[in-house]
Order: sequence, then structure tokens, then C-alpha cells
Amino acid sequence: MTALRAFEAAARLGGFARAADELCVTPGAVAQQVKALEEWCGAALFERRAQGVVLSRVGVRVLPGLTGAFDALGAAVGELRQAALPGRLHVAALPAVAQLWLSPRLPAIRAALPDVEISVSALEQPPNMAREPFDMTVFYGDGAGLGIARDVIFPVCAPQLAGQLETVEDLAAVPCLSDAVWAQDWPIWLAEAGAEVQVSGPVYSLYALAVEEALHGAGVMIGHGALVSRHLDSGALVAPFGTRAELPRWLEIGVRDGALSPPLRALSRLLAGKSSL
Amino acid sequence: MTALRAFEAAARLGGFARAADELCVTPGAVAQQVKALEEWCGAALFERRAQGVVLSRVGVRVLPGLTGAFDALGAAVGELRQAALPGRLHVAALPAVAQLWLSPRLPAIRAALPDVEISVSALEQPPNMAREPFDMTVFYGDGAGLGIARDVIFPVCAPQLAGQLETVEDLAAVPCLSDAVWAQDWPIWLAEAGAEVQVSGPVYSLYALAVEEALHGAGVMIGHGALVSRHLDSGALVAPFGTRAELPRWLEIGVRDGALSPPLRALSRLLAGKSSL
DNA sequence: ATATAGGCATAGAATTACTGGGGGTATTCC
DNA sequence: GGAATACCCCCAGTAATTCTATGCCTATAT
Repeated sequence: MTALRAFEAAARLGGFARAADELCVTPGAVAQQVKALEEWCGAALFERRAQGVVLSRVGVRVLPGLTGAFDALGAAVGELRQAALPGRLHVAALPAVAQLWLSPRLPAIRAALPDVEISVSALEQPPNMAREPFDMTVFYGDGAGLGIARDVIFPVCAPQLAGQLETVEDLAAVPCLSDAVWAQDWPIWLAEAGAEVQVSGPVYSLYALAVEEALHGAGVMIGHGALVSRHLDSGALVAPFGTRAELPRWLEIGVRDGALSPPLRALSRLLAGKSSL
Repeated sequence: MTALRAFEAAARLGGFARAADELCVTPGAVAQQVKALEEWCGAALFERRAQGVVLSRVGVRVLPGLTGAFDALGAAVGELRQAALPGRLHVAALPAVAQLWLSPRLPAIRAALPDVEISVSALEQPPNMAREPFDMTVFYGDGAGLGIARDVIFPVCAPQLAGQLETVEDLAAVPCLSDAVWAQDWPIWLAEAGAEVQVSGPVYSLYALAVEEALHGAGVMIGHGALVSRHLDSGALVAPFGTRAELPRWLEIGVRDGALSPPLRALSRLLAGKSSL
């Protein structure tokens, strides 16, 4: 059973490591399960290559049915959750998005939808909606979902720090905060700005933490439009330069295929409609 | 996951005890899993009544999807087994049927189908073919499957014992062997024979063991047609009375719905065709 | 030539699931 | 009406499964 799950994920994603990621276990666990399944059924499901695994003939043959079965199972579980608690919605979002974009909007939404209980989970990776029991996701994606805003990046900082920044080259003299998973943000923006300057500064594992530091004047943060617009509006942060780099991705809402329940539709409309920037 | 399985079985079969039977666990284990699932999803899936459990509204709502998903999973596993080992067939049968009916036929079948490897599992209950990885079942049933022989019962014994049995009433004086799960066989036959006589004798948990004892002259066995015909043909057992009671059931072959693989079709034909009483 | 990415194998640890006991409440059969 | 039956519930201990952690190996990429 667990073995079937492990095999299906590994086959669909093309690797034990990616499967382990989706299943939230270590690659070793996936390898174990797949091996157990191969021993049980008496045939090799993967061909082991140095650069990864490739599905065997048997594996190719079985994968579609298995994927379909697990999708059906996921759908049934989703139906169970919805039937059990019709007014409860579970949203998955990037930690930064959850804290900086979603959280500020929730009070108004909860007021508008008093009968809906909204839970939020922060995930580093978008979950597989057909499997995980989430009703909605808010992640940066390639535009396949319901787009909210193009992802644009540009430096932001506390107002008192902005005085030190007349040209882009001045960035070399101040701490330039960055996020560990978005480490490329600074190089991308500097290229867009046509600057050769080297920047450096503390690296944070949580984007929201870096924003917090920037608010306190700790340095210049590379801001993502949707995530800092509130602070720009309030004046707590300012954008010292006019250059904005547009990334080829959008902040977007994802929902399960099929019928949207009324609360989910309402939530989706509120989130998409109230976007700014 | 395990919880979903437990719930689905309990809902489909209408009781924790029956579900436990199908899943080969204790009823307590099923109850635990169902309870865990109810806590997870936050709604009651069953209404507990004194005489058993009844599905709640939520339970009724989710059962079809869940059953379908598990059936799809079972089909996928079946496909996996077949794709992995195309020439291997797994037959499930009652212990008595496996030993007394199937086993004697297997040598000829293995000779006729040299490329097919046939495994046999003895089960007390017919497995759910959509779930368990069996290719064929041979059980007594109500005629829904591919019938092999009507179930008829009548006393049999070793030839040397037959001389003591002139009338049905003589049965009271000899040990009358019976099987624990077919304890009603003697009363049924005696009623058919119109006799008032009380019979008694050792009870066996394995029908085949009782037959073995009868062969050694330990007493009179209540024989099932298909299971003792070989011994009747060889003369090792004889039927001292002419009366035969026809039970409302048939020894029959069951196969999974859908496409039959060539080896399975061949096996089915051989088993059904070679039947004698 | 060295770093990297992916997979393998093992043992120990953590989690999960199961058993087995006793208890309770309605039907059913004498 | 009272015993027997057939359910299900609960709890604690145990058994089984699954996961982590680590070191090692191979082939690609730099």
C-alpha cells in the first residue's frame, strides 16, 4: 500500500528524490518501498541508471491505472472532507505569501464570509491538489492558474535608509537582504538595472523575516510586488529606484478541478478581486 | 489510509465485525481506525446502534467514491501482478475444495499448461476479487459464477463398514463424522431421508481430515459429491444409501470481471470441463 | 580531476497498527 | 422473563511497519 504510493509518485515524478519530496519522506524510504514492491510482484519496475531511474516496461504498463486509482482516492478524500465540514476551507501557500499577502486579507474575508472557516498551511512546494486535502493554493506559477499579479521585484527599504541611495552603485555600501530560496533575486534585478555592482548582506530562510528586518532599517530588501505593496502604501517601506524586473511567473490561485463549492468560489473571487499591484 | 480502508469495508459490509473479517484483523482494530477517521474529518461516519452500526448521511455520501477508488486500486494491483508475471495464476479455494477437488486435478492441468505456474491458497471465505490479488476462486456459491457441480450430500464410508449399514437407523450405532463448519450436513440429509435417528461422532475442523478418517474406517462421513467422487470411483469409499440431498448451492469458479488472460481462460476451461459430479 | 546528483544498504529508532482483555446494550430464543 | 447472542466500545501492552541517518557507490558535469 505504502509501497504502491511510493512507486506511483516515483514513476510519475521520474525519480526517488522527487517522490520523497512529495511524500515528505527521505529518498531512502522511497527506495525501500519500491524495492519491496518489486520483490512482492517479482519484476523490476524501474531500470536503475546512474543519473536516476527509468520506468521499466512493466512500470510503464501499470502506471496509468495506479495514478488513476490514487487520483480517485484523493478525490474521494476531498469529498469526505467537504461532506464532513462543508464550511471549512484549507488554503496552502508559500510561507511568504501566507504571511505577507494572504494574512492581511483574511480579516476582511472572514468578515465577508462569516460562515466559512479558513485554515492556512505554509508549504515550500505547491501540493498536488489531486492528492492532498487542500481546497486552494496560492503560489507563484507559470500562469496556468487564476492569476493574481505578475511577479515583479525591486529594492525596497526603510525611508530613513533611502537617503543613502542615490544611484544603484550605492547599494554596495549597504546591507542587501535576501531570501535563501530566492537567492537569484538580486542578480536578476541588478542585470535589469544594468548595474555591475556587487551586493551582499544577510540571507534569511524566511522571506517575511527579511521584510521585517528591512522595516527596522537593517538594509535594503529585494521586494516582490505583491508581498511588499502594503508596506509601500503605508510608507513603512519605499522603493529607492524606479527599475522593476518582471519575472516570468505570476502569483496565482489554484483550485481542484471540477465543481467549486459556493464558499470556495466566494473565497476565490474575494482573493482575486482585491488584489493590488 | 488504513483508516479509509477500514471505513470502506465497514460501510460496504454493514458492520465492523464483517469488515474485520474481510481485512483479517480484529473488530477492535476496525473500530479504532474508523474512530480515527471520524476524528480526522470531524464528522460521524456511522451511527452506533445496539444491533450494529448504520451509515450516517456523510458516510452514505462518500462511500461510492471510496469504493470506486479502492476497486480501481485493486484493479491496478491486479494489472501489476499480471504484467509482472504473465504466466502465474493464483487460485483461492476452500481448504476442503483445494485438497480434495483441486489438488487431484492439478497434475493434469500443469501438464496441459506447462508455461503456467499455478499457486493455491486455502481460504475459509471467498475473497473479494476486486481487492485481493487472486486470479480465480473455487468456492460453494449461489450459482452466480461458472458452476461446476451442484452440491449434493450423502453418507459415505469405507467398504468394510458398509456391511453394518442395512437401514438408515443403523447409523445410530456407528460413529458419524462431520465437519465443524458444515455441522448441518447430517441433519439435512437425515431429514431428506425421512429418518428420525440421532447420529453422533467426532467433529473435525478440516473436512479433508474427516475424509481421511473415513477412508481408514473410522466411521461414516457425510460426503459432498464433488469432494468424494474420486474415492467413490476408486472404491475406497462407498455410498451405503441411495438418498442424496441436494443443497441450494453450487461449486463454482469465480474470476475477476473484465478481460480474461489466455492462461486464465485455459485454466478455467480445463477445470470446468473436467468436472465429474 | 574533482564536485555533484542520484541511488543502495544497513541498523536503530520512532511511529503506527493490532491484539486481547473486560464491559455495555439491545435483539432472539426458550 | 431470563439466558444466550451479536454487536460495539475502551484501554493498555505488544507487535509490526515505516522512517531516519549514515556511509558508500556510480556516472555525469565542471
